[in-house]
Amino acid sequence: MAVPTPPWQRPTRSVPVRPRLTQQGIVDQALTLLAKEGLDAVSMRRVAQALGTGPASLYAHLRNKEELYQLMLDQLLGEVVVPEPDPEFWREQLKELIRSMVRLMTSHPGSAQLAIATTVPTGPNALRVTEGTLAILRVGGLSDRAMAFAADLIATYTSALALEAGTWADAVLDPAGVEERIRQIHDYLAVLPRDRFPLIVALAGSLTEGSGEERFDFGLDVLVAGLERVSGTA
Amino acid sequence: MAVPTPPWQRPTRSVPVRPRLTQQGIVDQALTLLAKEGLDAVSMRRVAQALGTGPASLYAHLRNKEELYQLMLDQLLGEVVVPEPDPEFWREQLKELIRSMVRLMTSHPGSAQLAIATTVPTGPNALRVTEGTLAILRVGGLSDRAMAFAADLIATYTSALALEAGTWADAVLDPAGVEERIRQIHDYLAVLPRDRFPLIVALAGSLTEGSGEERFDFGLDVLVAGLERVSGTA
DNA sequence: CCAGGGTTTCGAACGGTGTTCGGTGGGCGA
DNA sequence: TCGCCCACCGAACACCGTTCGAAACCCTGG
Repeated sequence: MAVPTPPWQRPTRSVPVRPRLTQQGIVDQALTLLAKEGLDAVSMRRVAQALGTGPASLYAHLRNKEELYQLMLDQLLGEVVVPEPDPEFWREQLKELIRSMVRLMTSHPGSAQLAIATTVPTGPNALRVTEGTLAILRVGGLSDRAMAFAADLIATYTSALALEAGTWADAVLDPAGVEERIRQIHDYLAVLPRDRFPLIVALAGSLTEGSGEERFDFGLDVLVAGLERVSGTA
Repeated sequence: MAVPTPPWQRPTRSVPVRPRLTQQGIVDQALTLLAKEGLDAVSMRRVAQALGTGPASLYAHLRNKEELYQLMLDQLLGEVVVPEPDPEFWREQLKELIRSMVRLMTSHPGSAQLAIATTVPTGPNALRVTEGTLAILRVGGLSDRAMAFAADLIATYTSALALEAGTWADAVLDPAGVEERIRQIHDYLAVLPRDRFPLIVALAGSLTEGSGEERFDFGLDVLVAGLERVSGTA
């Protein structure tokens, strides 16, 4: 170990360079870790290690891991821009908002799990996005109750979409591998007993083909069309 | 079989009664554990313990925990009954199918997380449900491609709905506690700065009120109406 | 300028997790 | 009956989130 510091030498500041721990600093480090190695790597130990300290040190700035997750999610949501609602284009605006959120989440592997794992987000940015969503829905002509329910629905739906998209991107991180896996599933479906699963066998192609983009747009169309239909209801 | 054990010799068979470990037995035990204590309790150790053995013993019957989850999910899906498709009532049938799946999941705390956590389910019961869904969608007049995409969408959507419903039921398991928590959120939303979050403040009531049932039915209506609208598309 | 006190830091530990390894023992085919 | 095979399981590895208590630090009041 280190030689004891001589008395005449000013006590060398034990850890001179590293700035004091900050909640912001912890969250930043956690997010870089998330971007680099996925959600599994974001453990209290790993984050602390990346900051050059031990896990116990984090608990002065965070109540627990759940709080860290909430803060990470809200920081990510800060990147989402919410448009000024335009009554003529509310459908496109809503789709674009959802699209950008899903894009954000899929570009940060594991953040979808984070969004799902976290309980009702009440951070400043989550509120901002919610407010923006409500504004778009209002110019879309939805009733108050429908707006509220729809906002909830959209949040859930968005996380689910991102999570599903992330399932593929996250596990493999290798386009060729994904393609291979999809081909495997297709072949498996196509070879099932035709008498018990006639539709699956017949639609094996459609079930597995189509980029994520297409399926995703389909989901958006269904959502928006459905909202428009029931706009007065509830 | 062998010579009867002499009366003076105490029963040698170390654990005579317990049947040999079976994949089915393990899954059953895991499901009872899930029902009783939630998903967090379903660890390899706890399951093994409940079977009177150690965690290592399970790995002779399961590749890993992920496989256990898949098997549990598929076993649960066995309870879902898929109706004979009726062209006149396909909307109601679809809603009822989704409703029963979500009911199933919410009645088994944590199984929604299980459905989300699991990658594309390909167990026999999952296939059966998928086949049934496709059949209903077909009599609903959807194109092949739309059927395929919609089936995917419904699976995602269902898990998301169940997960959301489960977020409340799972964490607390105490109705009074949930109500209290909802009231807290309502009060928090109502007291936000009105200039930055006018809609949230105004709709604080609608955002937090309404039983899960109502919000859920709203989501179903949106989904089915949307599907009907885009039935020819894609 | 110094003392005191609150805050921050952090090594160590507790009780959990999934999974692997290597040995053992019992049932079954030859 | 022998020998093999494989389910079984104790032990261990490398993690995890969180808590405790003592040390180190900084700011404030005197």
